[in-house]
Amino acid sequence: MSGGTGEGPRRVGRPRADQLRRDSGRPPREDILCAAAELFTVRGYAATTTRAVAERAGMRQATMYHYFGGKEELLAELLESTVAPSLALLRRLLADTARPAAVRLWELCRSDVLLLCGGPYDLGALYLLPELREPRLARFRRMRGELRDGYRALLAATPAGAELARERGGLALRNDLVFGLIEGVMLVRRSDPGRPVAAFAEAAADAALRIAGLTPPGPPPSPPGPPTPGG
Amino acid sequence: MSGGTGEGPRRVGRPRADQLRRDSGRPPREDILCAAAELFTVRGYAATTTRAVAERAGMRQATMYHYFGGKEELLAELLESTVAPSLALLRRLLADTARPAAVRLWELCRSDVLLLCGGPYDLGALYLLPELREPRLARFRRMRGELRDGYRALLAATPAGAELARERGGLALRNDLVFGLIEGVMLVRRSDPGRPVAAFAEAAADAALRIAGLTPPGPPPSPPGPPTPGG
DNA sequence: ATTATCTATAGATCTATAGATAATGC
DNA sequence: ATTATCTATAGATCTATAGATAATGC
Repeated sequence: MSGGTGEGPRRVGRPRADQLRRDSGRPPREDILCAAAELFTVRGYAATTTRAVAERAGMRQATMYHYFGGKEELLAELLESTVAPSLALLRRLLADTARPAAVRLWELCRSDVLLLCGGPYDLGALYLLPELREPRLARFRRMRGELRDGYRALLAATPAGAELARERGGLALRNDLVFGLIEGVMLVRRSDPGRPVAAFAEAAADAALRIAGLTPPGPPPSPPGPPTPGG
Repeated sequence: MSGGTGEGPRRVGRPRADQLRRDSGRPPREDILCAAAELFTVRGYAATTTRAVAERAGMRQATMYHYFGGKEELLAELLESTVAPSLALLRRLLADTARPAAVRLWELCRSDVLLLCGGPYDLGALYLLPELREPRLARFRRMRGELRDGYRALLAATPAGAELARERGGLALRNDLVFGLIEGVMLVRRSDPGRPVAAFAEAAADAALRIAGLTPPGPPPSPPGPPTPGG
């Protein structure tokens, strides 16, 4: 029955100084990442101190170094945690040649918008940081490049993409515009954060397809028939 | 003949310590703003120190305070210098009711992209800074809001806009997507900075119109006839 | 006298490390 | 013994001000 309802501090190691803060239930490492996510996205990376991150995670500044080597490591981990699921979905979609490429592109866009704006912390804002060029983030940038290439492959497989490829650089430019809209979706979201995310993600995916020169498919390929009630 | 070819330091005040640096010809105030523009856009605002700005402008850190109250003042001035010409163009376009709204919207988009990416310093990157929420920048945000409203007014006056307005919030959402693409155009530009700006600006304006649900007009409303040579 | 700059610095940070401490585990 | 945390702090900043200095202008 030990380790039950989470009341007594049954943990190894010196207790925390700030006992008022109640246990989040998550391991400290995740607490730190969450704190960093919030502070980096709203205050910006450079403006956030290691002290601010640690205190928000409920520990003293120095304790953070037990888990992470520094701020850069936090940023790298947050960024990679955002691209990784996107890359996973991309690979599935690239293999799924049964469905039209336009539909798959739409789904990728929608999913990415949800990843960037759907969580509690609007991680998409991290994509706008000027610190993205830091050498420590090379791995993230490589992953992001792979994702962009995936967007291009899907775009190229659409009817509009075939047309674009006839002009030198036409496909790459159009794809950068599509990809840029999705990466910068935080800017759109900021202007009215109250909008429901699900509908917003679909609208953004629609917009991406329109940029591409395609007509947006709409979420379920709804069969013709009587209108569903409550729509 | 005094003040001629710019050789001797004929200026009032103590001479600068760093005499190696040759005179830019601009007044020191502008030198500081240029330095700030470069550093803020590439390193980020929070990561740039007053010392870095001053030294790049060819003076010692303390001297900067003779011209500006601090970093925030620099950022505010840079941002406002970017929106101001855009607002001026907007007012002209709103009055120009003879031409179709879609054409005017396209022109506004193209001009904004040039403002944000056309200069030597890619000021568009400043639009992505998380520090935009700082209270000192309230005036800039108000100007930006006015610009966004102008976008919406133009969009509403197009055929697609009339259709969008029939759904609750439809026009605002679509307009935010258009405006967001333009504001975030730096993200697109970053992925291939080598592209010629003029063509890039037109492609971005095209994309904005496609998001809006319109067909891009193309730069000059070219009259029907034989194809122009060298196109 | 006026001006633009300089040097010097107080005060307030912020990062990263060293070493102590207070738990549990065995 | 091991672990997670703490306290304390050295060293390196960074901002903003005070006051000196070296030009031109009158």
